[in-house]
Amino acid sequence: MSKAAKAKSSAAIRSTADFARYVGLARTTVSRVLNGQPGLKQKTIDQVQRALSETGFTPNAHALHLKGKRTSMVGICVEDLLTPPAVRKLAALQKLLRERGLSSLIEVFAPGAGREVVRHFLSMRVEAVVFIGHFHREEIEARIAELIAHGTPHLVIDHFGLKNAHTVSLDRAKAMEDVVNHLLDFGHRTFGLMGIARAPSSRFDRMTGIHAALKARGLDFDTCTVSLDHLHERRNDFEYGRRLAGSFAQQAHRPTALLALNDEIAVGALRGLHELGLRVPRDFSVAGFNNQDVAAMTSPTLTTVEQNIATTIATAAELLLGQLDAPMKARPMIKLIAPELIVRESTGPARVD
Amino acid sequence: MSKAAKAKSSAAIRSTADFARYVGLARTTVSRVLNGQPGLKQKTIDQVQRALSETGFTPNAHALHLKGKRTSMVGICVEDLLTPPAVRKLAALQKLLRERGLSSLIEVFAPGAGREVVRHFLSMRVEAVVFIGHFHREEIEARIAELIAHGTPHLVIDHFGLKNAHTVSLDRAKAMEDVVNHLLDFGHRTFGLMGIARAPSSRFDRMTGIHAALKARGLDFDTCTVSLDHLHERRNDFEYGRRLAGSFAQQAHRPTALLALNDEIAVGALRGLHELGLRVPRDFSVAGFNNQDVAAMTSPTLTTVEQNIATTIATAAELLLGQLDAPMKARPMIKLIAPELIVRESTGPARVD
DNA sequence: CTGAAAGCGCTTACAG
DNA sequence: CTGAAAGCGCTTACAG
Repeated sequence: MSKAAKAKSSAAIRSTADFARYVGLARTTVSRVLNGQPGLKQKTIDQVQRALSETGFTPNAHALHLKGKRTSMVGICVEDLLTPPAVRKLAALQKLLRERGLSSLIEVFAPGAGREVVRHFLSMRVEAVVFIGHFHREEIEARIAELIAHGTPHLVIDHFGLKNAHTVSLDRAKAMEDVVNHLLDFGHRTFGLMGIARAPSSRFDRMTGIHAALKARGLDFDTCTVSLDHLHERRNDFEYGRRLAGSFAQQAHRPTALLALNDEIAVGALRGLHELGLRVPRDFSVAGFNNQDVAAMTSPTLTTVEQNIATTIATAAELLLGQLDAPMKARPMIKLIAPELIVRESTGPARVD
Repeated sequence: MSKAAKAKSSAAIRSTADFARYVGLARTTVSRVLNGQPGLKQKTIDQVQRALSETGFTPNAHALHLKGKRTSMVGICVEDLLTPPAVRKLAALQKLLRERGLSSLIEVFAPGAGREVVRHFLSMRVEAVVFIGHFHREEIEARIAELIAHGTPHLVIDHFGLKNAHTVSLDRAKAMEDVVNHLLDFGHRTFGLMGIARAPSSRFDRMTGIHAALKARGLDFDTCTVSLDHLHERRNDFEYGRRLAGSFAQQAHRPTALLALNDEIAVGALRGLHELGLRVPRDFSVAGFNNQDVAAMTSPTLTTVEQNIATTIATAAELLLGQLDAPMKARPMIKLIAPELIVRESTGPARVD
């Protein structure tokens, strides 16, 4: 075959059969070179290698899998609204998996679409499924039951308290306990809740921690906390924090400290209070959550909670990889990650009205 | 078979053969029900459906593909350092693709690892490959050449000026022209560059726009711009902006306006200037880029540039989907997206020293 | 209306 | 050292 003819035909090479024909050897031989098996003439190897770089041929991964090769894929479900910490977890997890030779199939787990997502993962024969974030409880529990029935390992990152789920989660109760204790030490006794749901959803969620901290000092939860959830549509972003802070400022008996669900709400609160001519921490103390980079850049800088995402993801990867090798554990594994309070300028002594 | 025996055997069902045996029908028949083909007895259909929900069986997607079904997968390469705008583009693109029945295989295109990533995509027989961000020029051009040779459609989002690449990109030159004109109108004549490389890399990058705006008023670029890139390691984050602003403030002939590569640097600059007791925009005007949510929450709020990500991604999806249907276009398609200047409080009249 | 056979792109015994 | 045949899990002509 002339060089030109070869170059021309290379575009049509889609299978080892085509490729073997191009090289002029049997498929078996080509396959052996591709898989680096021993006992081949050097000349044969060179021949195949050259053809490989000439054509850029890549064996079909789907056919390889059919012949028994592992798919080396992990399915990752993320929440519909991708928050910055969720993105960091996703990126960190994918990096760790990639280092172990696993690639990630990432899908958004939108409410109601969970079944389809997991079935897609199963049809792709992923080796495990990871959920990152908080989901509709019943839906995700049904998915996990499905995965267990299939014998496909799973792991939940963040959403704590799901039935039969292997879980890695920040100890959010401990985090809020630390935040509230820090503020109690400053003399605060009334706390405005910003974006934090009043009903505790699990043994380690934020509300549990707030309760515990207050109770330990003999304080009554209902007396000490204020919620204005009814005033604004809950959006958990900067603008929501800005508006909500304004509403807290206009209360007759306004709290002295504001506890925000995340840094966005807290930074929005700083802005909202600033617009009203109020000073932080003189008039209000404000605490955020997640320790995003912006928290060190606001004026005043923001007291917040570090999630230790690297630890979370390292733990998650370990649990996940352990499941791939070993037979499935019947008992769900639960790991809590310790948070870290980062004290900055936005919290200080309670004002005396 | 007893119900118990059935339940027990369902765990081992991995193929249509197993499943057909479980139902008690031929594989052909089962396949027909699974694919909703006409001409089947209702009783047969019901039988299969029931078994389907009993076992949760999912056909192997890899085998389906081997039989000629499209993979319906798109490979997406993102930059190593995932910036917030890149995340938004990624999420928006995945959403649009999913609505069209396409799933996304996402990989980080780390320097030096590009070849491996693209080969993985090709082995998975993705229908197209998308690159989001800015990459090492030679490496990505080699990958694009490889994709073209394979007849696999591609699209580059952001990185402008790559050889033979179908590209959708913000018109960054126009964006900076708008920013500089806005500041020139305020009387500014000296501009500090924060994270913006001095050497223009393409016909539509930022430096080109800065040049154009100055030239249109008969101003000399070298006289009007100051770069302190040598003083700090370039990190493009908040802290980098904070330090760099401090350095600009301490210059003998300090500029009156600061142009930042992104909002992080700009917000960091606001903080850095605040720490030195300088006021914005009285002492310095500061302009960001990307219009992230935080830009409306700083004090002062930040003048910046909106990327119109929704338009970018809608355009990208259109170009991409067009390539899937039609035969490959020889001429690269280039689309520029118009930016939008968002004027807020951080820019104002130039101080007079 | 249902089933046995061929074939997609690979690899791995098994022959030569 | 190299090649022809079987088989992974599916679907689609082709028979019955």
